Amino acid sequence: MECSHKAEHEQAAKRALENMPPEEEVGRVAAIFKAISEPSRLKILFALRHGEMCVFHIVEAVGGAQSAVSHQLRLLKACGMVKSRRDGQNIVYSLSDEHVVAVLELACAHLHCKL
Amino acid sequence: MECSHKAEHEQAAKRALENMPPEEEVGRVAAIFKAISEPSRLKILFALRHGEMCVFHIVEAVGGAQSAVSHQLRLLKACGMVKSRRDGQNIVYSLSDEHVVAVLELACAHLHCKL
DNA sequence: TCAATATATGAATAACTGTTCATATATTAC
DNA sequence: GTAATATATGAACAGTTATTCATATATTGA
Repeated sequence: MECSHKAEHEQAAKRALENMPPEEEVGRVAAIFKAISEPSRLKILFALRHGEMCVFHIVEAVGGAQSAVSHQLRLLKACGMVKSRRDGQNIVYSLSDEHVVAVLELACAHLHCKL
Repeated sequence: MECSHKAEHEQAAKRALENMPPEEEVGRVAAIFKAISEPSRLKILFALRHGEMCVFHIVEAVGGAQSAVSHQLRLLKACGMVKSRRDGQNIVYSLSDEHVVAVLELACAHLHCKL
C-alpha cells in the first residue's frame, strides 16, 4: 500500500467504497449483462431489432434447436430484456424497451464496429 | 410456421438473417458483456469510475482476495475495458474509455435505478 | 374428440468460469 | 546481492450454465 499515488488512490478507493451500490443492486445489473453475454442470446436480441417475431422465425434467424432458443427466450424474458404475447398458436417476442437497443448499440460503439 | 403474422415475421426474419453480424463479431460483443456480467468484475468497474487506482486500493474498494482481483483485472484488460500502466512497484488501472462508463450508466437507466 | 402444430419444460450431461492456494515475477530499499 | 512489497500466474476444485433429448402444454381445425 506504499504506492507513490497513495493520497489520490486512497481518496478514490474511499469514494469508491462509499459509493459502491449494495450487493443486491450490483447483482441485478450483472444479471442484465449476463443475459446478453452469450452469443446465442445476443443473436436473438440482434434479430429482434428488426421487428417482433414468433419463435419459429427467431429460430430461422439465429439458428440452433427450437428447444435451445426457447430456453434462452425464457431467460431473456425473466430479466426483462424481451416481452412476449400470445397470438393464436404463436408466441410473439419483441425487445422490451429502447434501453435494450441502446445498450447493444453502445457496446458496438465501444468496439468501433458497425452492425 | 403458419402464424397469422407470417408476412411481417418472415420479412423481419429475413432482414435479421441478412444483417446478423458474423459469428466472430457477435463473439466479441458478447465478450464485452460477459466481462461485466460478474458482480466481482462489475464492482471493479464501479470502483474505477472514481479514478485510477493501483491493485492494492482496488482490493480495498471491492473486497475479496488479491489473487482473485488480479485474475479479474486481467480479464477486464483482455477485452479492453480497463487499461493499466506501471508506476514503480504498483500497477495503476483505469477505465479504458468513456464508452465503458456509458454502458454502465445505460444499464442503470434500464433498471430505473440510480447509482 | 382427435390430429396437427407451436412453444415450453424437466432432467441429464458437458463445457465453462470464478475462486483459492501456492508460487512466480518485478520493483524498490538496504 | 538480499529482503520486502506489489502484482501476476498456474493448477485444481466447485459452482454455474448451455445444450440436447424427450415430453408436456396449448391452440387450431376437422
